Amino acid sequence: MQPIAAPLLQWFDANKRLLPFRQEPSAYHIWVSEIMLQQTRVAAAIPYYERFIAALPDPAALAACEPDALRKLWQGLGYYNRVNNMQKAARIVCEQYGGDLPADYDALRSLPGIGDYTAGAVASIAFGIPVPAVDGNVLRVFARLYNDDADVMAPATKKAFTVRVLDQMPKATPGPYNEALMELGALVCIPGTPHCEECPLADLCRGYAAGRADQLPVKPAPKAKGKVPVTVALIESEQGLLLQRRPARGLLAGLWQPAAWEKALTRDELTAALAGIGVQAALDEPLPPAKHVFTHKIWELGGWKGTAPACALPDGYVWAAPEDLAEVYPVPNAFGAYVKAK
DNA sequence: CACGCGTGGGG
DNA sequence: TCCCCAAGCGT
Repeated sequence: MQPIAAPLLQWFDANKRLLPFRQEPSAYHIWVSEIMLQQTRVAAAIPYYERFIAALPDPAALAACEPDALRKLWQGLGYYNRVNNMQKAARIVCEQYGGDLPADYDALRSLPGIGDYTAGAVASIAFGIPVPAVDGNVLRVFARLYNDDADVMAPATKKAFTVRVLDQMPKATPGPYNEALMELGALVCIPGTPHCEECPLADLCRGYAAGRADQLPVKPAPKAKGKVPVTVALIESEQGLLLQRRPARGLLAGLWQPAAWEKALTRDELTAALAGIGVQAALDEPLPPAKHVFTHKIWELGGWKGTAPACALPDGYVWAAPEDLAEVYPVPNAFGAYVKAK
């Protein structure tokens, strides 16, 4: 394979987007943006990034943030464990590195939530350290460039591609090189039907030469998602909406939701379940059926809307007034059919 | 290595 | 409408 760096970097200079985290690319800014961008589109992450940096401008502020306030900043972005890990990492940064991210790949890689990709991105983009940052974009670009049919989801393939990425890297400008590969993947070498006619690497691309760039990269067939019934009780008292906190681990960990059970309950069973937490509810109106598709399962939501007298609640339950629902309690968008918490 | 873990936009 | 996903990480 001929060197790709020169045409790639020239294209990047002329075509890179002016993204907020490229304005003042401190290590903290790059870190926050890279965590947000994991499995997330740039357009979706930008407003979250702006708000997050304004509220928590440095690792010390992140380390000290109250958990519910932190999750509220992340509400709607998904993969909530990312922000929990980021706070753990911020505390380590404050305790062990004086409040600044370490300019060292292995030290970055050891922090919670920072894997091979993010360590490489922060090290190369923020610190100019010549290490690769291989994400889904880079895997797609290289699968096409080398006309390689290997399953890009397999860890072994990622390792082999990482060697090629490092071989091609101009050691003086690792950050722009890594960013340029990702930007090319995001703008030109896109999934499905790539824009090969405007690609700066088309002359070198073996997949293009073979006329099969649109068939790459190869990924395994997706697995079927299981369907899970969820019965929701949307209960209002004069003190607000009944919310419960989800378990600290697993799906939507630690977030708040209207009282709900991951099984199909009849109206009478739901009334009894609510009585079990001290809530004497009148269930007046069925909720419209709704569906929420996660990466690995599908919630089939239903239930009842009703009212109840305000009462004392067990730990992990609250009556949430409208302003607290909007500003205090992070509620996942999985319940968006019934609750608007933004 | 395989799986759990969110969400909203585009074809 | 449905299906594809998008700058991955932890276990």
